[in-house]
Amino acid sequence: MSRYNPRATEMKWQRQWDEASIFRAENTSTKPKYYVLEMFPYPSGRIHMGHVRNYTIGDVLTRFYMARGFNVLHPMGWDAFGMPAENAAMEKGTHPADWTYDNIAAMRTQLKQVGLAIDWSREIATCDPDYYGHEQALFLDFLEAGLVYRRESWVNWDPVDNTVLANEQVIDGCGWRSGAPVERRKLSQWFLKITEFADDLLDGLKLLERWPEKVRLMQENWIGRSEGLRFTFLITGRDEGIEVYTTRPDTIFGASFCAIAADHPLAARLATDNAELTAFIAECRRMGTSQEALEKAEKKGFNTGLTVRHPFDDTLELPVYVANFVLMDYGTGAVFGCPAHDQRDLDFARKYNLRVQPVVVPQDVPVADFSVEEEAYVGPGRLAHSDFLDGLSVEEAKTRVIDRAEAEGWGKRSVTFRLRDWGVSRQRYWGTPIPIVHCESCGTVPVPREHLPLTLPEDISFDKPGNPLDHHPDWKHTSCPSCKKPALRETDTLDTFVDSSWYFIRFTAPDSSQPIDMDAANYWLPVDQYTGGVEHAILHLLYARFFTRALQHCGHVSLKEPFDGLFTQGMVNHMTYRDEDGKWVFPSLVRERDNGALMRSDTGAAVEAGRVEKMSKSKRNVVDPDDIIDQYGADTARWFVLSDSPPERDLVWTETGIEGAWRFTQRLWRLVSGAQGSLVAPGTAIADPVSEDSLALRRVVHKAIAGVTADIEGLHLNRAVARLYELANAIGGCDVPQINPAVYREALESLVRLVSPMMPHLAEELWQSLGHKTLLAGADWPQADAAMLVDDTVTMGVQVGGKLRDTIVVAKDAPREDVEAVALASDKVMRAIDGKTVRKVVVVPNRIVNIVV
RNA sequence: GCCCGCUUGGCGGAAUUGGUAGACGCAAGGGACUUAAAAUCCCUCGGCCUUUAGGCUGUGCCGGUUCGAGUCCGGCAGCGGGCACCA
Repeated sequence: MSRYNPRATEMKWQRQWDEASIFRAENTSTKPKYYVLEMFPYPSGRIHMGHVRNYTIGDVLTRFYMARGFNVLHPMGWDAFGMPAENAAMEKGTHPADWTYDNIAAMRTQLKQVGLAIDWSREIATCDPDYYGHEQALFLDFLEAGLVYRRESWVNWDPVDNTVLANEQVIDGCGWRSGAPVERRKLSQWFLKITEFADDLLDGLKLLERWPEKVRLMQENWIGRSEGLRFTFLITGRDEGIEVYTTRPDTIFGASFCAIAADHPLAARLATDNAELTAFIAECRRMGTSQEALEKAEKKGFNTGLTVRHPFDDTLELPVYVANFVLMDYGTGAVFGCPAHDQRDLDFARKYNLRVQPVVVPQDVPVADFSVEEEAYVGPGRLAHSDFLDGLSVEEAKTRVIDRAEAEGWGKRSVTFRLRDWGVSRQRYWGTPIPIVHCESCGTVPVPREHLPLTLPEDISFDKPGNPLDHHPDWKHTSCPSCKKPALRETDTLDTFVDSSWYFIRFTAPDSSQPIDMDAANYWLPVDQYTGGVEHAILHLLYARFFTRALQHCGHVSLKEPFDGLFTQGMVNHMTYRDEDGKWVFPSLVRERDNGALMRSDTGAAVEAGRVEKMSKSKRNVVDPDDIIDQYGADTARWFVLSDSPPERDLVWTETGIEGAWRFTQRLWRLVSGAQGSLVAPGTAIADPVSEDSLALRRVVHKAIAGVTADIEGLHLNRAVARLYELANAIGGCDVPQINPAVYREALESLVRLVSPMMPHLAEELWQSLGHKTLLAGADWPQADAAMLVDDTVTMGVQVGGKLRDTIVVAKDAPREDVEAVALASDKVMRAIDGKTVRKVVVVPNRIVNIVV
């Protein structure tokens, strides 16, 4: 028999699907909708196995829900702005746009070879002026709605490259490209008010039942809501105070110092005539970027000489320090330190010989016996040495202090979030230009909407350090839209996370003249199943949730949670190899010698296998999807990435694994296409009654249908694969002449249809070989016959004293007494009982019998 | 440091609400076919003992609940992930 030739076959069906526009989603339909989406790729140049896995998972769902009668939207686009394009421009001199569009073209071709059921008519690229022009309009909407503002904030500044660095570009305190020590600088930046929605984003998490618990928890921690007291310490001898925030107002009587951040305005004022303090503040600022690890451990402070008065005790004065561990961005930028009940404060107090007064004592310890030495006590207990709080629990004491502070007017109950507003300004070329003009007389003026899209200039140069938009000869020079006088454009561009915060909405109406077609958005959203890597658990997913709320606020959509179901898939890993020189070796170059040792196929040098790690270019443990598809075809690659490992866990790519998948591909081909001679015409009804063998086969088939269906719905794709192996084994093990031909056809057709979401090309080919004239991609999903799912008999285990001794076959739902009788009649069971008294017999219907002796 | 998750054969992994542990795949070993190889097919495959039959033991470790625990509870260890001077 001929072998299956994937290359020709796959191309043939891809063309047919394309010609039939079978994956095109309609914005109006009588069918229920289902929106499948995988996180869109950055066009880095070539797809990798992680992409293949990600998009195959989504593709299985797409084809499955299509077959189940849904109107399915499964689009693809490109997260096309970002730094790699600029890096390529600097290194190779290619224009970012050319580099990006070339990469998109290459990756589109590759993705098409995977045979994905994608509606390519909706393809978008975020670097397309049509897309980012609409994004600019949304930015202006947000501005009008008061969700955008501008303020100064600190950035990592590379003084050689004249550019702002992202945190990951700062390596050991130095710029990744220039190697120059990074400075902290204050720049005016645009912010989106995500904190406005902090409570709502937190509350919304509870309703996201189809999200992984882990991701919800990570977002919850990221938002970091806390409740506490905000109050002002009066500075002794001055007519001003220091506002502090605390979540432990109950420990107020244990306070022994007040600490303010290095960036606190008071610190700045005190530093004007204090060189030592100036030096200390400078040291704190360096800390953030440079010697983090070194300094992290040590709590340092600078005694300002000021003191503040304790709110409950006029006689008590607390010293005021500038401390390196207090953050200006959180709370009020100032705290009171209670060393006995906070480890950080304790370390600080020990260093500067400050009072350590325990005020919370564990329940079972006498107050007099309790002291704190090197470890702060943070557990529950009752209050002591605390005046009117003595004897109260921590919770009671918190409430009492806050109530009193509010009654006396010097403090307020306050909710604080760790979450900060989203800084979206980037000092780069390859991003969405921020549609703002800076005018000396009018201030910041929005670019009029009729001038959108505000496009990037094409004639730019990366010869000079810094932002090309900034030193472009004329781009930034314009006139003020308001007063018409000469003015300057904003030269910052938007964070690329903005681009990815609404692309899933644009997919619903990619050609709309408005940023969002509300009808289309409301029809398709929310995304029913969103799939991507867990590395986007916080930022991308939180920004998209915020963005959707902001769009709702501005009247663009009528929902606030964009993703109903979220699935985070695992990474694709591979064994690493090194040669004698310690150089990483590509797996495709590794060969096995006869004695089992590994060698390089090109040089013959010995190779040593290392750990299994995430596929990465730097370690060269990558397998190129193109090579795999060339050699085995897309179906085999798809099958392999779906088999064995549950999709949420890491997958280890192995050469033997892909070989196994390839063998199964061939086996299916032989099993189905080899049956042609013995088949009845398509659609032949199964005449009752059928033989025992035929009935048994039908039962297996229908159980497989039910099982695979449930597995795909539950995203247990590896289990679905295992069931399909079982079904193929069962069909292959049949004595074909003994099987009713219509039953055999049903078995083969079911197998082909169940396999089709995973191996769509092969399934299509086999469907045709079974005599069908229409595309399988448009066919219905098989229905399990409930009557075939129940057996007449069940096999039950029989335990004696909890140990399995025998299994018995009894009628399904047989009466308890009958089951007991059969169980007790078993030789093996009698031997195990061995004359002991039977105290009790537990019978769990259709499951197990346990005889207690 | 805090929070979360995981731990089942040589390997990846199955196992409804607690109910026959190891489905399915990979690897390994043996056999058939073949001049030979590839491909394919058949058999074995957690460990220990045993002639068959069978017995004992076994889901990271210790303990508990239960007629019955991979599954539930308490403690411990190891691995992985997230966050981190967040007051």
